[in-house]
Amino acid sequence: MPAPDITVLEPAAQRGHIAKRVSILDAAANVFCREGYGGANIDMIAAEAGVSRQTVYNHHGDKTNLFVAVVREITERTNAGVFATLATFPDQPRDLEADLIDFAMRLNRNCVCNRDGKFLRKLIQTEGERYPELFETWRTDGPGKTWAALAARFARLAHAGLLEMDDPDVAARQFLALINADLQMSFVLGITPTEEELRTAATNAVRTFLRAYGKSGRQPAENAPSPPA
Amino acid sequence: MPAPDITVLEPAAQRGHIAKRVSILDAAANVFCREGYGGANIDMIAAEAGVSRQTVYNHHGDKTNLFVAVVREITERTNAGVFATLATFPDQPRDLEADLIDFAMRLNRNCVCNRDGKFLRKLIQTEGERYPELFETWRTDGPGKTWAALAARFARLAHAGLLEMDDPDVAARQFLALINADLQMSFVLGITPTEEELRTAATNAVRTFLRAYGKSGRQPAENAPSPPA
DNA sequence: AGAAAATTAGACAGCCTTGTCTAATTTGTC
DNA sequence: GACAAATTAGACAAGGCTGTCTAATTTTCT
Repeated sequence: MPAPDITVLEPAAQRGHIAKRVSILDAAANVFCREGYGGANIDMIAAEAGVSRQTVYNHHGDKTNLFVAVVREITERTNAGVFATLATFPDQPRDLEADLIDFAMRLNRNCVCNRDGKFLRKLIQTEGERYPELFETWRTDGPGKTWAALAARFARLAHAGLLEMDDPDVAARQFLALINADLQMSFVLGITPTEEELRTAATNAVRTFLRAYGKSGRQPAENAPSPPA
Repeated sequence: MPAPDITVLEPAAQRGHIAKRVSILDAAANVFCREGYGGANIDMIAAEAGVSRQTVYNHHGDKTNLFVAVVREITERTNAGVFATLATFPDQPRDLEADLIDFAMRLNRNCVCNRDGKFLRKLIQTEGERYPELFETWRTDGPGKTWAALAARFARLAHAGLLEMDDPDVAARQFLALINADLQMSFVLGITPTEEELRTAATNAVRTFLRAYGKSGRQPAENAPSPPA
């Protein structure tokens, strides 16, 4: 009874109810992610949620339903996170390189390297072909719009004379590919990169990106004792 | 007593025997790739191999064994393929851009977009954490050596004055990341890219790579009506 | 306190899968 | 053709998982 409000809007005994609901969803996400759909079983999920098996069925019907609910939730949360991060893009950069590096770090840290990112990578890889409709909203609302939005930001920077590029869509995809280049091995091993690895990866990526698309002539090469100008 | 050989080198009635063996391995690879380890069952594999279930057990013992055999075979084949392709790197390029584009296409076509590449991506994603030792030989003999070998080639080109880079290892990883940038969506959807998509992806990647690392000043931008020199 | 709703443990049937076994059949060699 | 090995279909037990059901218990609201 944490909130004995007077004009109760909430149905009734739903405080602990929804607590259990999210607990189940959360546990299910972990187990599905760890074991895959086929390898996951309801008892594991119930145990990890601290709930009886029957309660799982009460809340979500059957296994397929539960899986769909998990995918939907994580998809929505991930897409929201991506766009929140996209909103921090340096539209009016003070130091373009530094600002892009920070942006790249935020993108990797908040959207790619967290639990949800890992889950989606894995699930889409394993079940994406079998249940394409399941991930359709992810596909259209996620990468599709992400690329377009990022491309628009780059186009604006180019229009402002800070970048020079032919096709902003290609540049956006390449930016995303570059910021993950150094993290591939971590992804494969399931390791969460340290903050330092994140910074190194972002720095390498942005330097190369700016060497290719920066306006101010070729950068003097990352940290090398390059020839004088 | 499987070999009552006199002077026989080949065990005996092994002609059709080994035929079935590879047939089983091949079918198992397909089924494991499609269904994952947990979702695959021996009957599917036997049916797809055109063989009775018992024969599968005769050849490979149990399911785990079969899986290990499949992973080992595909790992070896893939690593061999990667190094064969790596051997076609343009060490003495006539037209650096064109030659790198062709090389990138070969890499993608022969190592990344084929069935084995797809299988490994999927399997490593799903089972890599659970059975790390299974993919250890892949990890050490595959990406580890690939990156080093590619980095060495780039370093040689840089030494020859054709490229300008600070860290060849970073450049190698970025090259591999870039040539896949445009294919991410196909990977997710499980689609095999067309030859034309392959060429576009390789062209975009190599042009950006050379804008960043090419020696001959900044390239005039992909296919844009850029300002005159 | 008392009533209504939610939760729990446990049992249960039905289904699928693995791995073994057997008896009949095919294949390949001498 | 005869013999040995491999293969086959089918049955089979053991075990796991899903989803349902029930009766007892706890939680929550009035």
